[in-house]
Amino acid sequence: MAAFEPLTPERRRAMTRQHLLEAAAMVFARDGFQRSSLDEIAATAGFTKGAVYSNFKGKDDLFLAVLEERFERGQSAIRGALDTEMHTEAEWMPRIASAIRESMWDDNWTMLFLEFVLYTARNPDSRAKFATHVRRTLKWSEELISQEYEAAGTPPPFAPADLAIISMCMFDGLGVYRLVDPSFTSDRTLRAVLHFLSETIGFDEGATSS
Amino acid sequence: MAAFEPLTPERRRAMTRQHLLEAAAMVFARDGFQRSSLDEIAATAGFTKGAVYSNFKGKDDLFLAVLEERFERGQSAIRGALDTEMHTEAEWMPRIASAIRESMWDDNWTMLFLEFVLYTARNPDSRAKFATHVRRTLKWSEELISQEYEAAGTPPPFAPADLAIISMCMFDGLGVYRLVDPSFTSDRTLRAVLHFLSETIGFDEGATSS
DNA sequence: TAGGCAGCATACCGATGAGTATCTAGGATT
DNA sequence: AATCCTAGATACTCATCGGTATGCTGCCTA
Repeated sequence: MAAFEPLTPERRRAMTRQHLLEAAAMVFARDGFQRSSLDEIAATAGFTKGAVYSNFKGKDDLFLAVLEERFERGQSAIRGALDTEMHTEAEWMPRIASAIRESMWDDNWTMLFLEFVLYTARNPDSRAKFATHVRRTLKWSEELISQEYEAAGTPPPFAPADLAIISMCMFDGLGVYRLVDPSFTSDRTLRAVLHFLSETIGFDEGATSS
Repeated sequence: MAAFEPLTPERRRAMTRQHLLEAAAMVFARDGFQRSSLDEIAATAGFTKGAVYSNFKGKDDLFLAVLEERFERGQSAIRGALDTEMHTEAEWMPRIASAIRESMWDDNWTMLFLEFVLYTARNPDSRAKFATHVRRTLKWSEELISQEYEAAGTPPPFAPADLAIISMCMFDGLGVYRLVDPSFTSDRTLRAVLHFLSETIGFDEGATSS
């Protein structure tokens, strides 16, 4: 638990807030935003509704706080999983594959993500913020692709920005289909998708065509 | 209005049922499943809640009926838009592009689709049926791709089944991103995606490989 | 150590909405 | 024309839940 800090009142408060966020993420994903009750969220965290209203303005505020927190976390998780140098397909394939499975294809995350999408689609006020997060993720993906192109020394046959949105949509889309039936995302399919991407994009210099 | 049929009681009943389904699709997409009230759905259709319970077992049954109806409709819509022979990219590109926009990227449909996904993900009983629908769509897409390969006379570099799920996920994924910000799916991006697919899959016989 | 206050608990209110029970009217049947 | 019957309307119940107002308790300050 890190270097045992003396639990000041501020830290206690931060901890309850964190517990509430954690519980909220669970319950929202499991039951959906509307069906989730603040009582149950609080109880799951080991508190009561008072703790919620002491840390958040209301249900919507809590939901949006979960959104922020999860995006930050996801960002750093993927970043951490991918920032090591990987050159041959045999080298990066298993790493990327498990990163996708663990970070993007976690069912709880996918359901939360869809709840976010639907919520923000219906609440124009918060939609802009969500769009900003997505844009940041896309930008990061785009840069990653550009770097790979530079490393490979080949001219991009497609604009990195397009490839970024293409791959993100593909993985997110597969995550959604996975909710419908996990067998849609078998290992074989995932490897096919990754191979498809790498060959098309052209990272792998010695790729065998066909 | 077809050949003026004399409005038997059965036809009246079928019409109210249809109106209810239509209204339900609208309201469910706009407000979400949980937040939609049967009173408002009935009122939107020009009836009262009594009509709903006379035609459906309850809210869930209505929702699932909407699901069935929309999948049937979507299936035939896409099929109708694509079953004409198209060979050159300049020929099929605009047709496909507008078909995608109108059939798959209709915001109402996307939101309904996501509601379906989340609902069935939480209701294992109905998930199997939903998966069946999705599987049928995938199968249809797979056959379409296989036919194109046969017509082109080239051996598929990727399994048609994989390509089917890849393209479906990509378009659905883009539809989701479109909810977050329509500018993610500009004409330029859509054309890039279609070009990306066609070149990668290899339909276009004279495709320039990288 | 006495007071104050912040964090959370408890108790309550009001609105909402799914489901049900009952009623009614208008077409079908004889 | 008298009757029936069903689609749909109306009226009600009851549980749920977001929000608020208030109460309590333990840690900080003086």
